[in-house]
Formats: sequence, structure tokens, C-alpha cells
Amino acid sequence: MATDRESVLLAAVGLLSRQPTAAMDEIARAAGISRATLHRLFPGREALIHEIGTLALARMGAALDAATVEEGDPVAAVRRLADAVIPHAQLVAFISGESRLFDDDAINDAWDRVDARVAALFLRGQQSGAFRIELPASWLSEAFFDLLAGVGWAVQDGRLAHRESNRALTELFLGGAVRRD
Amino acid sequence: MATDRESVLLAAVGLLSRQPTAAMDEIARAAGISRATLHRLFPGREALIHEIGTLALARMGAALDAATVEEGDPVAAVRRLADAVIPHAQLVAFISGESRLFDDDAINDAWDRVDARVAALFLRGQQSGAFRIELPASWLSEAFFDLLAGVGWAVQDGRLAHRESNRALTELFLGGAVRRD
Amino acid sequence: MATDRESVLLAAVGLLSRQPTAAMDEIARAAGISRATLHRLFPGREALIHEIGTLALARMGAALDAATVEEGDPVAAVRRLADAVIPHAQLVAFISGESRLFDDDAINDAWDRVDARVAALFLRGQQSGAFRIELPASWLSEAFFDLLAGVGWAVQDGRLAHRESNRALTELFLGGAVRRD
Amino acid sequence: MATDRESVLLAAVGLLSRQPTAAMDEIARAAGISRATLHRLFPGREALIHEIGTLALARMGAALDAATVEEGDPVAAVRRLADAVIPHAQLVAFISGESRLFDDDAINDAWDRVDARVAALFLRGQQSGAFRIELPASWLSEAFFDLLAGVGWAVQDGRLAHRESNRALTELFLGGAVRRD
DNA sequence: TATGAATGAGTCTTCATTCAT
DNA sequence: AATGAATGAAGACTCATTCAT
Repeated sequence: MATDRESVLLAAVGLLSRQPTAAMDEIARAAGISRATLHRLFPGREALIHEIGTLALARMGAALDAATVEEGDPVAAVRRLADAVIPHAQLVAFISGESRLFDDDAINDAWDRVDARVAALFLRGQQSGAFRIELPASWLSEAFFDLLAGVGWAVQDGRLAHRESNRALTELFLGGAVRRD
Repeated sequence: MATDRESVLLAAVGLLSRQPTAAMDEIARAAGISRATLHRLFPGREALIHEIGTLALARMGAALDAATVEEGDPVAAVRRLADAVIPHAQLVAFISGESRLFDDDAINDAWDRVDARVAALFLRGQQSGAFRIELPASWLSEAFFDLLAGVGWAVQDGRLAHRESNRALTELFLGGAVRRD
Repeated sequence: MATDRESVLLAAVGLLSRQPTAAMDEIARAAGISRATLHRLFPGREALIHEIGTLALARMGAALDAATVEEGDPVAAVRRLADAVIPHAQLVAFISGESRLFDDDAINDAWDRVDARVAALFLRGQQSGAFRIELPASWLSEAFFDLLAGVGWAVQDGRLAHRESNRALTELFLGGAVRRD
Repeated sequence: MATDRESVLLAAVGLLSRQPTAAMDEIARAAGISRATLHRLFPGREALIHEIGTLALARMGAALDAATVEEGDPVAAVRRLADAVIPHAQLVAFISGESRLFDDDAINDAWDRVDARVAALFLRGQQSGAFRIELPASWLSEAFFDLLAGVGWAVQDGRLAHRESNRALTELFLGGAVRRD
């Protein structure tokens, strides 16, 4: 079925994000290939996880670039970021939620840099008066990823329609649950 | 040292939430007891996980009761709930994040009931005009737990001070990131 | 490069005698051919080993014939045998040292017949008074092969010059280590 | 059955010296323990091989000491060495014959030192006029081990009686196959 | 209650082998 | 003839669990 590396990685993420202890066996089955082929494509479980992290970081970096988060109105930038990153919510959720699976310093450092770009966006927004200053920018960044991951899970499990996901994320994150007139 | 069941469970949660594949060996060491004692206290890994789930549900249920979420102003009820549940954020994060570890239907059903109580709170709040109606109550409920889990991790990892955790959760969840005059 | 069966066999012996667990991959590389070609030439690892044995036996039989070990002075016959067999020391070492690799009865039986011809030579020599009778002829035969294999290894590893190998074998085997006036 | 480390090692040697590719499975069965226990006693195949080497070197060193090979008549010293080492012929055969299995430099260096002590004995004997000078001392040393290994195999396979083994080794090695009046 | 020995049941990984290109 | 993809079978290794001390 899925014989190219990337589709195997996506199948692996789909499984590992729900079941971090999944055996290579199950991952291979989920990808529609045999265990041995999985091991040929990725020599060892660690290598597989590493490549998932690399892919997730690449997607995340591309999304940050595409959203030009360093420019323009911070609130609009958050909306653009959500647009760009939601298609990869599952991947990003994996790396942010299961970051403890990565022994690899290269991955963790790269993730820190991504995180810093997002935190910088919120800091910029706080300085411009767009975002509330009572909450640390780092927490805003982390919360954004928490909700992004939540959206990813909810969509995958069918609890949230795909086309609602963007609004669910941005409306709640930006505006909160409380109604304003 | 920690010979009573509950402290062992808490130690296990602390380890398993960062390292879901941790061996019984390591769990025992983390709890300061021997493997054999761990096995005597909980007959098998599955039983251990099951009891963690049971404990988490009990704490969550107690928190919902203590917060009297079915009564009074919905926004105030959410604040009371956050107060009551944040001390158990780690436990709740475990059961909500790793819910697929539980084959046990009893646990999953009980969790659904807990979830329903929270969703009912938001539904009530939407009907009373307190919460925004653009977002499904079920998503509000899920997002609340996502942020609660995020707060739990951030506190455990030292990224968020304990006494800030309540405000970080409720302010963001209720009010969103955008500043109002 | 080495596309004829025999040179492949010799390359395989060279590798397998140092590294009995060598993978087919490595054998192919050592022979300068591809895995697929190796598999075409010899259908399976077992077949390869079998053919090595066959080749070794053929060489050994030819050496016994060429040395006319059944005729003439036994001591001279041993010298002729050493002459004839030393060029194939590596092959013979393989089959005598790794004989348990051969499940094949045909190989083992043929090896027994070869062994018997050598033992017969020593028996004849003992009866003619040329060889000592304190030592069983079968042990003389076995010891001869042990030393032959040792010479083969020593030459291959460069611990013994090629042109000394014959003397090293025959002098020690026939005359022993102790000096006579 | 054999639950102490040493008897497991000896069982492993017995198997590995005939079948260097034997699986851990078979080794465990030969030792009368389960695979898992074998892995607990020796963490990995490499560790097992390493410990065999260590044991063999210890035995060999003790034999060299016990035989006081550095003192007295060289021929008598060889006889004492044979006496002391024949009970461990199998172990010594393993390390001398399968030395390529040892990646470990510590083992190989230690073996070189053992080998050097034996070669020194022969060199001393050549200088004293006891041993023939036509043959390099290093070859005498190597040939001694070749025959020792051969004796070990022959005894194990029942081709040579245990009480004949010493004579078979020393008589052939010292005196050669040719009869003297 | 703790410790260490022991093992069945997996899991990870490699290899020989085949096939399509 | 060579290369790379693919896999069943097998080997190495780990772990949860039990028992004896």
C-alpha cells in the first residue's frame, strides 16, 4: 500500500499519537507493509521516531514561514498560523505532546526554536497591546499547541468536523469561552 | 517508603505520564518499593493502570461534586472546578491523554460520564447566555481538559509556577488571548 | 569480477573460515558479485556450503591420487601428500574444522573415505616399521589434518611464509619438535 | 540444571566449538536453562563469548604458572604444560581456534601474551639445544595449540580415550610420527 | 517486605530469499 | 548481470510475572 517513506510516517503518527507503546508490528500493519520492510525503510524504532520528528518540524517550520508570523497584525498572524498548521495538527501534536519520546537533542533543540518563534509572536502581540499581558507569552504558546493537539485528536476521532477545526481553535484560543455582547 | 497504595499510584502516574513504556521495574523504583511489593499491591501492570484510572475518576468526580458545577453561575462554576481539579491535573491529564491505554470499558464509560457532566455545564452556560454558542459544548469540554493537562505538564516541568496555574487555565480558557480594554 | 563458480567458492571459503556467520551479502561482496548473482549461481546458502565441501573433497581426492599414497615408502608418501595438499590447505581446513556445518551425509561419508585413505597410509607405515606404533593411526591422520589446517591459517594470516609451509608441516609432523644430533 | 555461571560457560563452549553459529536458544538448551536466564546471566551473546574467553585465558594462565614453563628442562616443561592444559583443551581450543570471534582487544592482547609465553618456552629450548632450530619458535607454539585443540576434539567426540590424550599430544609433538629405533 | 533466580511471552531486528526493473 | 524493494522465517533480546529465600 503505502510504500513511500512519508505515507509510512503518517500512518505511524496516526497510530503512535494514540498509542505510544504500539509495537513495530502494529505500525507496519497500519502502514500496510511488513515488519521487515518497515525496518528497511527506518532502521530501528528510534530512527522511525526521529524521522517523524524531523517531518513534523519541517511542516511546522514551513507553516510558520507561510503564515509570515513575524509580520503584520499579531491576531491575524495567529489566524494565518492556525490555517497553515491545522492540516498537520496530528504531526505537530505528536512532537509537542510526546516530546519526551525524543532522546535526540537535535530534535529537541529544533523544537525549542519553533516554540520560540511562536512565543515571540505572542510577545510581539503583548507589546503591541493585542494580547493580554497577564498571561506569560510562553504559556500562550504552549496553550496554543495544547489546543492544536486537541483539535487534531478530536478531528481524527470524529468528534469535530474538519471544517470546524480552524474556528474551534482560533475562536476559543483568541476569544475564550465567555460570551461578549 | 511509600507503602500505601495511593502514593504508589501517584508515583506511577508521575513516571508513566512522561514515559508510557516505563517498565514495572522503574515504576517500583520510582515509588521507592521493590518489584515484588509492587506486584503484591497491584496484581499485574493492567491492574495498576486500572487503579490509576479509578483514582483519577474518583478525584475528578469529587472535584465536580465539590465545585457544585450543576449549580449557580456557570462562569463561577468553571472557576470553582478549576480550583478543585488543578491539584489533580496530572492524574486527569493521564486519563484524558492516555485514555487509549484503558481497554477497560468500565473506566471509559465512567470517563464519558465525567465528560458529560462537564459538557452539561457548558451547555447550561450556553443556554443561560454565559458561554458562546458558536463553539460546541463538547469541544469546550474537551478544550478545558486539554488546557488542564497542559497546565499539569507545565507545572510538573517547571515551566509554570504552581500558584499561577489556576489563573493560567481559567483566564485563557474563559477570556482568550486577545486583550479587551 | 569472479563470475565462475570456483572463484566464488574460494572467496566464500576465505571469508567463511574466518567468519562462519558471514551473511550472504558479505560473501557476495567478497566474491565481487551481486547478491542476486550469488543466488543464481548457488540456490541458497546450504547449496553454497555443499559445493564448498564438494570442491574440497575433490581437491583432497586429487591430491591423494597425485601423491600415490598407496604406494612406495610411507614417509616419502607423506611428503608427496603434503606437497600436493598444501595449496588447498584452506579448503581442507574448512572441511575438517567446520565439518559440523555439513548436515549433508554425502559430504560426511566422502570425508570419512578420504580420512580412511590417510589413516591407511599411516597404518601401512606402522606395519612397515616406518611410523611409531605407540600412536593410533587414526590419531596420526587426524593430527596431520590439524597441522595442515594450522599451516593454512598461519599462511593466510601471514604468520608463516608460503614457501616455508611445506617444511613446517612435514618436519614437525614427521620429526617432532625435539632435536636429534 | 547448571545454574552457576561456569557450568553454563562450559556447556556453551562444548556447543560453540563444534557449531560456532549456534543460536542462543541452543546454547541455553545445552546448559539446561531457559533463553531468558541465559540472557540474565550473560547480557548478550557478545558478553557470553567474552566471558568464555576470559575463562579460557584464566585457565591457560594458571596452567602456564602451574607448569612453571619458565624453568627447568624445556622438554620436561612441555610435558608439564601438556599435563596442566589438557583438562582445559576444549576451552583453549575455542579461544585459539575461534579467535576471530573475539572483537575484544583485551582478550586478543591477553591471548597474545599467553602465546608469547609459550613461544618463549620454545625459543629457550632452541637456544639450549633441546628443540630443533629449523622451525620457528612461533610455529612450534602455534602447532602445539593446533594439536592441543585436535586432542580436545578427538576426546570430546570419543575418537581418543581421555587417558591417552596426554601421550598422543606430547609424543607426536615432541617426537614426530617417524619411528626411531 | 525485599531480593534474586527463573522463565513464558512477547518485541525488536536481521537475514536469506524472491521478484521486478 | 545488477540493483533495490519486499517479506517470511528466525534469531537476539526484554519484560512482566512468579517463586523461594
